[in-house]
Amino acid sequence: MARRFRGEGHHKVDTKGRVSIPALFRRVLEAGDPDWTDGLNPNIVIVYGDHRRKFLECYTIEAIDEVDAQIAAMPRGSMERRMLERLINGQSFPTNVDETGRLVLPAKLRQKIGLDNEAFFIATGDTFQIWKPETYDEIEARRTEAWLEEQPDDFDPLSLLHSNIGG
Amino acid sequence: MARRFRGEGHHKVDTKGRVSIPALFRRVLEAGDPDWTDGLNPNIVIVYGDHRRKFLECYTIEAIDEVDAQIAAMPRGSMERRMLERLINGQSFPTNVDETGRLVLPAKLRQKIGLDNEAFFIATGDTFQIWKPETYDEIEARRTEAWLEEQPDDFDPLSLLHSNIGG
DNA sequence: TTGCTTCCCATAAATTCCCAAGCTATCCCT
DNA sequence: AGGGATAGCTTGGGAATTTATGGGAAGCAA
Repeated sequence: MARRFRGEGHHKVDTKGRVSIPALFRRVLEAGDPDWTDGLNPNIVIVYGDHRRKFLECYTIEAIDEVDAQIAAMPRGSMERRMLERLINGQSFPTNVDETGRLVLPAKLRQKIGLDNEAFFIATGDTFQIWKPETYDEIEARRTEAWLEEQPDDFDPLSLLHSNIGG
Repeated sequence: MARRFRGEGHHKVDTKGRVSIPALFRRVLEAGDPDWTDGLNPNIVIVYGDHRRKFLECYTIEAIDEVDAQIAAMPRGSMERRMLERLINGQSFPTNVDETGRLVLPAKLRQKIGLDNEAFFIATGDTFQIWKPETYDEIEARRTEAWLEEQPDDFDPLSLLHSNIGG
């Protein structure tokens, strides 16, 4: 299994759309870019998807290559392939980390997810997502919270795995 | 079954967040890191979880890999998987033991569990936990209290001995 | 021109690296 | 068995780097 993103964090977004990437994520981006060598800035692909998607999903080169390969393996002309090409190939933006470890998000992308002066980063395995903090809180955290409320007070998330053992 | 953590202990936390790991735990961390060889510093993953969790849970690489694999095996998009990705991938921090056997806990993690100048370590099988000593005592005390509540009003602790005689 | 984008430079705070001292438990040799 | 030598554990301190963030000016494009 390739190196995985872990962790979360809030970072300032300046008027130019520049935002620091959590340092730990940078190490994974570097490791996931075949062209990267010490001193270079890793390349990355940001998938923004359709208008309903309220966050940006960031892929390492290796991760997006894998996705592309899977799409390429689908029957040409099938609806599924068409859609994926549209959403993954079309609605994405290749860029790279800059000298100081920042990402520059074009105005278009910032507007799409309503990003203004702060961004929330969260790891999701082999990608990480960028949210407007308020949106995240409203949509995701609320959902998580509601779900957690239903769990016992000393709930251990890992208990979910047990039911899956051997399954 | 992999080597298990055993025991407990208190250690100083300095202003930089550095804290010694109980020496016995280090042997387990080393054994549980596939990349480790003599002379290297073992990698580990600290899961801090949601805001209600008042301790840090430390995993060996092997242990966390196993968890990741199980999560990856769950249906994409299911609530359980989402939650686990959020709590395990998102709310965790990969790091490694340093040259002198210490862990460096970032300010964010220390604040989350209220850690100031001392930490309490306790083994929990294939992971170990780090607590602010007072919090641990309180929770344990409360648990004891809760248990006492269930006993008859005139409960005498010594009565416990009786049921144990000859046992 | 009016906005974006790119580059280059700057700085304060946080984090890592390097080195060290006081102890304790162990080992080895006489 | 005694005594010194060795090794590992815990805890500190200062210096060197890395991060996170901001600003100005040159380059482009509508």
